[in-house]
Amino acid sequence: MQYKKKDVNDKILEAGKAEYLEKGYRSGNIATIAANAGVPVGNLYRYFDGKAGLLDAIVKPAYAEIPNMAKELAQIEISENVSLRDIMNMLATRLLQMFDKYGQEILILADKCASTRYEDFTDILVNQVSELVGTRLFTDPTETDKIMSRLVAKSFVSSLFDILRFSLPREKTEEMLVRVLNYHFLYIDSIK
Amino acid sequence: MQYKKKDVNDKILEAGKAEYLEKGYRSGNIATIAANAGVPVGNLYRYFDGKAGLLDAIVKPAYAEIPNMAKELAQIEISENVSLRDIMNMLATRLLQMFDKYGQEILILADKCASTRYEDFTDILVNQVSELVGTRLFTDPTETDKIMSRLVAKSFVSSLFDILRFSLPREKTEEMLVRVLNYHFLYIDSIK
Amino acid sequence: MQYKKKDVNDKILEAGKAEYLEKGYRSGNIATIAANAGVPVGNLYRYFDGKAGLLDAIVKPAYAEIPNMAKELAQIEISENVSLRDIMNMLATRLLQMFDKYGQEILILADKCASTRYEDFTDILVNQVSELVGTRLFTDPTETDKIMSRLVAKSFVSSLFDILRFSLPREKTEEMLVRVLNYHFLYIDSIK
Amino acid sequence: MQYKKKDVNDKILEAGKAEYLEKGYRSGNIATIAANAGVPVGNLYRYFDGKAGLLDAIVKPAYAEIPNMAKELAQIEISENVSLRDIMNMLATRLLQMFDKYGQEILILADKCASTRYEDFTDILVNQVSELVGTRLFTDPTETDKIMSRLVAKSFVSSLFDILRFSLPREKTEEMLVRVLNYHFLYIDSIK
DNA sequence: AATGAATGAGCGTTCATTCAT
DNA sequence: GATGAATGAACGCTCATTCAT
Repeated sequence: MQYKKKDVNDKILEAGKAEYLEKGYRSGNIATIAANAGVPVGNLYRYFDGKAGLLDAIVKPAYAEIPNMAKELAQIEISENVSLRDIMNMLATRLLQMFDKYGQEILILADKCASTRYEDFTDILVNQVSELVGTRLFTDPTETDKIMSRLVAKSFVSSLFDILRFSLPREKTEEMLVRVLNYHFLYIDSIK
Repeated sequence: MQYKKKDVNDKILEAGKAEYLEKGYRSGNIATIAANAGVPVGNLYRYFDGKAGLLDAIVKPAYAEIPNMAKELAQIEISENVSLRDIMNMLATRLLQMFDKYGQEILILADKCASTRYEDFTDILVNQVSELVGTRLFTDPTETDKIMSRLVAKSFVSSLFDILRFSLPREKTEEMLVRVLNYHFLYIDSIK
Repeated sequence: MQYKKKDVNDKILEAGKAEYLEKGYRSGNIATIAANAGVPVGNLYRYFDGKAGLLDAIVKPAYAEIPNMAKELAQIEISENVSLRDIMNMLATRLLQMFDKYGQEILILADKCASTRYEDFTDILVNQVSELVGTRLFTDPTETDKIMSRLVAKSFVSSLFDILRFSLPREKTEEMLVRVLNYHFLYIDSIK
Repeated sequence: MQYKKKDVNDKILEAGKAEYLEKGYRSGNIATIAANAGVPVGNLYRYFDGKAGLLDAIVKPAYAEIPNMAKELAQIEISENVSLRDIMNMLATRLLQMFDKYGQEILILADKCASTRYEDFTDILVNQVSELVGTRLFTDPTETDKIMSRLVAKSFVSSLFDILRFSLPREKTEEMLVRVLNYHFLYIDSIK
């Protein structure tokens, strides 16, 4: 027999994801998670290192992918003759891969991690996209130009999260992705 | 002298808004609010019905405007020869008026009311805008068309909230509004 | 009215001293302390910073006197023509002053502070006395000489604590002190 | 094969002794004991009746020797022409035998059994020695005489425990014993 | 009416003990 | 008989709310 039973581990993980997704980290209740996992509180602590440790177990792998994505984006950025929409397409495709692996986890990271070390997740993502957008659109951006870049980035990233929230089948998700890319970046030059 | 002093009432309201805006309803602290208002906790309870009652007092008026806006939007919707961008312009202008009156309140309603009866505020707003967008763009919408309408609506509404968050001077806010309207709706037909 | 009522403060302090003295810090129970003080748990936390903070409030002042005593002892040590018994007499007199102020507190420090930052109290005291004894008795101490110095120091210090435990009236305590000093140091040369 | 294996039994006993000696009964951890014994927790409960039962198994034999020692001491006491130092020498020799058999156990009994039924061990020992000392030194003891007898007894007994704590080789332990006996009882008459 | 001390339910966590395999 | 996962009572602590003054 294994030292830790995988199904118990998974049940807690699932219950934790559900709870954090519904209530957020701070308002999430460990007793509720344990109850929904069909496990007594004490046992949950054999599998995870408390409330924070359970969050770690849930979102850390997804959060850890950010630096990798950043590196990839930085490399794409170099070649000048790639359109913003193309870059965003690559970013979106990259995110789609993450979605397959970390769907719920990303949604928790998106806006359920207030007052944790993960609370900057969306900000970091938006910052990177915003940087990309700003550099491509404006050579000498005004204050409102900068804000505009941020709004576009935020809108785009939020839309990606929203697609995820619908839990569509793979091909519909891809279709949505294309439409969202077109919506946000096909006529992006018009915001100048 | 009245039984309840207006300035005390207002100080609590201000401190409450600041606290709920910064920490969110759930994580907001009544003692902190009272302290920042320069009022003893006990007295706060004389002016407002506890943590939930204070939230009511802060956001209810803004929340109550939704049905009014809905009515107005419904009336605009009737005349066919108005473009989506124009409708959204009217909506945005209407929201701008609300912003003048209820800036902070709307930001609290936007995403600081998790696990309260106001948590559906953004959803309701997005639903109405989504309805408008969907009706205008699609005559016989598919599933992804509907989702697309929602995403557009969500993006737009979120962008409006974001503009608000920057607390820009009036004329810059109006400039941003125009740019955001153009960004979201000038080429909206392309998403079909 | 004061912000913190002194009698409540004192009741908690007394209940805390009694509990820590009886059960030790680790086994002492906050709910019991609160109950014995006639105060609800929550209120205890308005007066003291939790279990550890209450211990601090109880023993810190007494613990803080150690460096002062060390300095005084160091000064006495200089003059060669003072007998060990005389030095110990001064030490004991100094301790007697502390006893008047911090009777129970010293008994808590003596052996009820395991796994706290105060757990070295007796050790520090014994070390200082041991150093004094060792220097005076042996010029080139063997291993057993060193151990002997420690045993004498430990015995003496423990005896002082024991006197304290009897809670005798002042003059009897002083009598005991003289007898204990004679017992431990009058024929101390015989241990060489 | 027996139902209970002696080596398993012994390993738990050893781990238990080490844990209780290091942390004390209350703070000692059953899981740690089981882990250090290389035995699953569940099995520990087959060999011993829980935390308290394990303590019983460890210290009961040593604790049970007290009445025997008391009887022996009572017999020695009768003959008038034996000096206190000689009696104590016998006592110490007797204790040394116990040390050989129950070294660690006695150290656990000495001051690691707070809030157990064994917490009076040192007290009982000190009482008996104190009785002996008091009877020999004082014919009509005052209150302070009695206390003095107790302090001497406590000092002596504690010193014996301390010698034990150093875990010296046998001959050094014996040397320490002689020195401690001289220190405590050679000039004991002077305390009158 | 104003004050802030009092209140206690509820939280996250630990760990001696039990029990299914 | 052996195993270690399961169990849940109890702990220290927080904080929205109440209440005596």
